[in-house]
Amino acid sequence: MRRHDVNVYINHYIVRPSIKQVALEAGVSIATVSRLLNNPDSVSIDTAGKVNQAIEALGFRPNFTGRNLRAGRSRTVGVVVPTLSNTVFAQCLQGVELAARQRDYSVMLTATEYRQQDEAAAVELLLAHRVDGVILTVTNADASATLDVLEREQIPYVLVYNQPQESTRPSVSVDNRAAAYDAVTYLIRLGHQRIQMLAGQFHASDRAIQRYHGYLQAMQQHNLVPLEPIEVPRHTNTSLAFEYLQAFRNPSQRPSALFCSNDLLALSAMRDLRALGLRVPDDVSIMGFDGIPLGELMEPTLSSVEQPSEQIGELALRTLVTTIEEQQGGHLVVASHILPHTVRIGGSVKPFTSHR
Amino acid sequence: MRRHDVNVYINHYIVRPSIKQVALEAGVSIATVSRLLNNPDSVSIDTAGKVNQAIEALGFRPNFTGRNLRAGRSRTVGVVVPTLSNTVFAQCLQGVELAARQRDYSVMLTATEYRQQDEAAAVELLLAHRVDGVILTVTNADASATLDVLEREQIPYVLVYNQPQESTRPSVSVDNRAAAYDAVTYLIRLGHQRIQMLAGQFHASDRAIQRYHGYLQAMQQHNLVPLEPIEVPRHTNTSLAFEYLQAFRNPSQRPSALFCSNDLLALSAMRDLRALGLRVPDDVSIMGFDGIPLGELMEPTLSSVEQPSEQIGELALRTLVTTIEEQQGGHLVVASHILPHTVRIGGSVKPFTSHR
DNA sequence: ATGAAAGCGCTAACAG
DNA sequence: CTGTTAGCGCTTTCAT
Repeated sequence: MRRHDVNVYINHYIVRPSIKQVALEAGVSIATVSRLLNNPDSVSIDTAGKVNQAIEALGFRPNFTGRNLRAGRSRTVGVVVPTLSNTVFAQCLQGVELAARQRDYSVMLTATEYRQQDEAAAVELLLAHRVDGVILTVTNADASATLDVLEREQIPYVLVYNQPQESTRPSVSVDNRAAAYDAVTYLIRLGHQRIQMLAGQFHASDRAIQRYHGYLQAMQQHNLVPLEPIEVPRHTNTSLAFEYLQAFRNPSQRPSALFCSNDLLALSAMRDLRALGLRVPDDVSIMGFDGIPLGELMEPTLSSVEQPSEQIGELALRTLVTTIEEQQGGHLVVASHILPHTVRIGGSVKPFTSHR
Repeated sequence: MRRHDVNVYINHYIVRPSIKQVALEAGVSIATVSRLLNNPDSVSIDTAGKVNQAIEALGFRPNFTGRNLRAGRSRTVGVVVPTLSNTVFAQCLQGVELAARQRDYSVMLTATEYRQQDEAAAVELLLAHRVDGVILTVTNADASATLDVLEREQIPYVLVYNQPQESTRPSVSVDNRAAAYDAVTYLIRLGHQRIQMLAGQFHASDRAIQRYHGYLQAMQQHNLVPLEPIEVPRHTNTSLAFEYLQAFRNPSQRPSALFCSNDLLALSAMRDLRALGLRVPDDVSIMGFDGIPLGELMEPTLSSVEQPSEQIGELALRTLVTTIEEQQGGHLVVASHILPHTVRIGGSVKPFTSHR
């Protein structure tokens, strides 16, 4: 009797067949069905036939909830990103998802909108779902209650973008300080002396702080006077960054180059400088950070520190899965991966010339 | 006895406390613990105290796997996007995640990289996880085996970006045809006559086809000769689009305006035209589709059909949750939501002048 | 090679 | 207000 594509209803509700109905249909025990599912070789060839037929007929699909409950594992990883509006996190997530799927892991996603209190809630949710591990970017990796929870609960996790300084926590990132140092040194080599940093709120991103340190180091090492960084609040979607750049109208108030803590900021700055009647790179050179793909599509192309976002995600997932699966074996290895960055040279930066 | 922050180990393995240990610790039955968790008012004030104390002491966290197995629901929705490299999908996902969290739903994510066979696998995975519903963008909403599976299994789903023509399937999108029509009509009003469409592979996106129909309609209605659309393969990351635009060197071969089926393509085209020595908008006007935020940051700003991606995601989630929760009540309402689009006017388009 | 049975964590009758 | 119990779907001994 062939019942393929025929659903079973009870009181209007569709009944999703379980291993139990399959067993009944095939005339075997549920254990046998389970065996076929998990270790096909352990059942005889003709029972296998019967069971497969029943599975087909009923449209059976294993229920991971039951499996996970039993196994105490979920083959699911949680991901916590600050936002998906910033391409870097989307790219990273893309890398995570791809690598996860290759390994038959699923991905549960949460976003925090850069709110530190939401980090905790996000992780709580993931823990309630019993994810096997978490990939996340936090506000401050060196003082994070959220990470402490993860440690205490001994849930494997890997930080992305965060580069913990004082603590030894598994992470995948570029060397933010060194990358910023390289970018600023590049500007200095081109003759720039008045270089200012434009950043989001420092308290919302430890990476921005590390990049600022790289800026400072480059300036000091070349005997240049660091300028006060410009800190703009988030949700400066419109030209609110505008008000922070007003001073630039006065040439003497204006840096010759602006080092931005991320590309979104860099692009906003370019637009707002333009609105102020200033030209990039002629009046101000712009250096970004992240290396988002779109930076290369514009004119002038954006100079930026390129970090391999998709790779970061992929490596984080691989590291996490390794940790999860070794955890069974006992010994945990904490690995901090620093991936190489590149200073991408684009048209938004030009050598400094005094007679401009 | 206070045991907060003290983990319980058995053979090196951490034991995550269950409702059972909490009950033991508090000296009540597991039912009481469950009640406190789900309906705090139904337990006496002092038992509540004891139980809460036990929960605190043990660091208990409810296990959704058990709960879900029992309930037959997961309070989780699955999302299937073609890719996260395209900002529109990331934005949409952002909208979904935000709205989901507000309603205490979790999000499980999968990507297909525009491979139709991966759509099926993605949905299978989500179904195995017993998600309560699915939000997805498919290659072709009118002939999708994946959607048929969803229908047959009676899993609530909502399409995003897809705008089914022949079938009546729940969806949230703009009116692609009308939007394209509006964009092209705008170009025509500006005096353009040789308008060509630049698209990704049509077979990979029903939206692109609908937009092409809008293009055709606008051209025909204004008695203009439609040009053969240019179809570029995906993963034209570098300047492969280049080869498709070579003909543009010859002014007589060149349209005065290019209507692109998405913004990524539009930006790539702008770059490649530039590389060809052509100026935008002076030599060729460019109209995009999607209205990605970055389009407004560049110079010239990108003219584009703006669709409210984050809203699309949010509304899809809301619709989905409504469906999920009404499903209990029986009657299903299939709703197709068409959200308003806007032709965003930017500097990449200028009126056509013959003496250029 | 197969079956019987226990139990993962939880909720919902049901009984008191 | 609280306890007892069954069972959601599955895997895994332990027998046979």
